[in-house]
Amino acid sequence: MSAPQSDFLKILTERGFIHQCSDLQGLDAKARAGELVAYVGYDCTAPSLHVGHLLSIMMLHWLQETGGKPITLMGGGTTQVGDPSGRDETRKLLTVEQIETNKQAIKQVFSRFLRFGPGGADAVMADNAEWLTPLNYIAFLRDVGRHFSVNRMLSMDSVRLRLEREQELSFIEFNYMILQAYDFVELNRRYGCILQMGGSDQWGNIVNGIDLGRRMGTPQLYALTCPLLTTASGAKMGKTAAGAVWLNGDMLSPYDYWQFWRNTEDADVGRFLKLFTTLPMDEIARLEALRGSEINEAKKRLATEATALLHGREVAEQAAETARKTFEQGSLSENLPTVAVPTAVLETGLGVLTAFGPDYAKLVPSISEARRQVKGGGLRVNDQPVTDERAVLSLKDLTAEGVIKLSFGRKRHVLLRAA
RNA sequence: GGGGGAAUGUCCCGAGCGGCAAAGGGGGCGGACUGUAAAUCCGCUGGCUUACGCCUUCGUAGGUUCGAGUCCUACUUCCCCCA
Repeated sequence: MSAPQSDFLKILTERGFIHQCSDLQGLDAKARAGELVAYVGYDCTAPSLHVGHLLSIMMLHWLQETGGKPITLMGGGTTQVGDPSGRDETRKLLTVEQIETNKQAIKQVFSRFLRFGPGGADAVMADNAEWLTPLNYIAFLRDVGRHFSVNRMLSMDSVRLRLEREQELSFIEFNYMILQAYDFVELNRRYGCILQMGGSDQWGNIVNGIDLGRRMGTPQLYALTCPLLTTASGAKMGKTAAGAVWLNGDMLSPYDYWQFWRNTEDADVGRFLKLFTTLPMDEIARLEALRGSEINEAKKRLATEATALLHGREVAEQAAETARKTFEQGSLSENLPTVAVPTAVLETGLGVLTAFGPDYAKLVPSISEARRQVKGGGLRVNDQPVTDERAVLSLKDLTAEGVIKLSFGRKRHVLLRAA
């Protein structure tokens, strides 16, 4: 297969976004011929997207950069049904209210990566609740359902795996692929969208959309998937101590987001720079070639660039500076997460365990956990290890800056400030 | 409809002759080593308490017992076989 000619596919290829494509040459021709309209669908199962979704968002970003029109499709309708792809068990059905709340919370993040507006090349936000909710069951069965063969549906991975493992697959989930296929057709009719992108687990669903389009008379549609995101050591990516790596700032602070990227494994740095930053390829090649401890420079660059895309340049620089002071100088940074403690409490004396626990710094989830961590040497106050679990913090523990620095492990720090 | 099996520490898998805060993994967290990396080694992994200790946990609800994850009864859910 010859190398793609269109800017869009050239970039995606050299940056490692492409896992599978239904017809790379055909799509390449379309991309060169004129404005390419493509969409990615996002379920509203959580109140924020996470790093796993970032890959597909970046694909939309590059699409717009190269003159195409991106559509972000909110799954306001499909989330009510539940996608069985890649899941062992039926997910709990969310209430319509929860879905709506999640949808609103998720929406905001896209504007960081895409320009929305009424113009031709502006990005569009759609919501499949708009056309799925009013569907009439009988009419839908006759218009759309008749194009689906149950024999073939049973052979789709999402269904087959459940059946093979003898795990329950409810009828409602069985319908998911039909709805997603219909979305593709609907978006083609409304916006002339001819390409659906997504994670590799979406391949089956996307291809169904292409087939349905052919039967229902749309122009040729295309599928393009990106690889599943894992770290070089094989772990599924996107977890920190605190849980998932959320994109919404109120669920994961920009500082923690920066830290997440800073802690990338050596072997992943080059790959992640290509996928999650917009740095030019020759710059990435230079960074990626760094060896030994020099690769830390590349990791900092990765962290700052990735954070800048999501939270803005200024916030990213600030996170970088906070990290530099904390880790490289070992000095205090005012920008570490801060918790206010009433002065009266410090006058009386605050037990260390309590200070680290859920009532104050929230570095550990319980007093018992704090106790265990003292035994294991994991807690420090003003950089001094806590050895006595009965120790008490008071006003004289305040540093010159007027704070008490609490640390859990090497990496997590919180400042207590008298208030 | 009939017969059989299963649900364990709310991250997962999984042992458990009536004395169990409950074996063992995985995962996670902490420590050492490093470069805020990987690999490796060590420790921890229900809540509360300065401490003796107290409290809450084995699908749900009752019962037997000094004492129940372990025995009995009913219920719920899932699986298998027969119809």
